[in-house]
Amino acid sequence: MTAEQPTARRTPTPAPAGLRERKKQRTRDALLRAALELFTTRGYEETTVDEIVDAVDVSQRTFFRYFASKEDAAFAVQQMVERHFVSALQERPAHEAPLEAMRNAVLSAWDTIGEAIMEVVPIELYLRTSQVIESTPALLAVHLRRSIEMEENIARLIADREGLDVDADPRPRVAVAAFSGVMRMTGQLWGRGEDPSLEAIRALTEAYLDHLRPALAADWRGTRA
Amino acid sequence: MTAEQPTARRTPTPAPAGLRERKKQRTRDALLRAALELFTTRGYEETTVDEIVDAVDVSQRTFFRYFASKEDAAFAVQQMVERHFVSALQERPAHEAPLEAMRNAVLSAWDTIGEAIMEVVPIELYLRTSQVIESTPALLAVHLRRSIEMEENIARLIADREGLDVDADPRPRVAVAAFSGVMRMTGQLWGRGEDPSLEAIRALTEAYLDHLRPALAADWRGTRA
DNA sequence: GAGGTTAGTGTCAGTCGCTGACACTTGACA
DNA sequence: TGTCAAGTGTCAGCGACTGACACTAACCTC
Repeated sequence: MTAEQPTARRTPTPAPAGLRERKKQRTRDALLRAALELFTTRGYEETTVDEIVDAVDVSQRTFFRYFASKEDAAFAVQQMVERHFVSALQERPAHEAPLEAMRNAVLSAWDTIGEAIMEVVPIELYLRTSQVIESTPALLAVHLRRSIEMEENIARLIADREGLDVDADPRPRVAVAAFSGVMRMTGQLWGRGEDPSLEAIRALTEAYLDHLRPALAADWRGTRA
Repeated sequence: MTAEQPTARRTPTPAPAGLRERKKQRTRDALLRAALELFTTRGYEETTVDEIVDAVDVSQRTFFRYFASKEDAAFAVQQMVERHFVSALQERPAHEAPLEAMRNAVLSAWDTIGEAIMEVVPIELYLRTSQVIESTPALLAVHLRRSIEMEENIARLIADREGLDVDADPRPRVAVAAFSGVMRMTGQLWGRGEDPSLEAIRALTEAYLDHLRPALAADWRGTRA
């Protein structure tokens, strides 16, 4: 192992091979769970890394071997979700139009990610975490930066699919911007809403994405949502 | 003085009254200049607060009495610009349409802010600072959060002007979002461009804002930019 | 199954951002 | 001129994070 992202999980789904690997997974998961649990109860700023490691009974140094920073832990699940989405997008057939491909990718991602998340943390903890992110200035800032980085990546991916140059043709970036605007919105709605289930966010995603194109129409009159 | 923003300048333009006040202004300005100078040469992360205070020959404690954080210093000039814009916007006559008012506010702000900035730092240092902000992840994150906060404030201001409810009517937020998207873009272009003058950014602003409405038209064909 | 290799962990010491408490200095003002 | 208060320095300490190094335990080989 030379230069690996501290946050990277090495085994996407298959059960880890060796005992060593399984132990690593366990400590990482335990740290993550403890961190999110504390963030969502005590608050992010009020939680010290020492409290996290005490709950798991490892040294502080170990925490920073798994997570590049305290912030990094807060975004670990989000990062999983993003990875799922990206690989789902890459697997969409070439004939699908950009928006169609992105839409299908999120929906199929939500279908498969459930178990992947729950292996690590209960989804309800993931929901509470996103609330913490939205309401903690330092985390919100990082979240926004991560979002635009993500947008840029996806725009390039879409441009590749369509054989376009992101810098010459504005359409990939525009389409992705509109799409991820809606995504961000449904994420917020889910966080504020009553239903913490995965079906709920999937349904929200579907419903709001269906409204994207009509909402961009020239004339809103005479039509009903 | 009970609860004042660490970054607030108490005297907008008129020369400070007492000697004490003038001294304060001098140390603050010196700290800010030293900080930005170091950020733009060495880099933000590579600059320690101790290096800044050593350059001005004050204690570290004093730095944190003027600036809430190291980040805060990086955004001090930007904050000045924003304040100028907001008060310019508040002074726009009521009959101007939202976009018109915002447009006129930026342009008049750029006209008056020059001297205000240069009293403190050379504009060219301000330009270099915005490059540092764009290229430093931690600062970019804060910049984005500040931007959406600013958008929200302006949207409320516009809604007030028009006698609307921001939460009921989406138009204020949409208009502001579009406007500040263009603002952010011209800011980046100015930072990357050749001409570090205020006239340059003023002209950029004017030119790109002129394109906002046509760019949103349904049909781009048959017309030339 | 002993023995060497190596990955993962703990310990320690140190840096940097930031804060509260308190004492000192120096403009301000009666 | 003396009093008051604002501004500053000093000090001690917390919390996030890092490098160095020693130790332990899975792993692999013979």
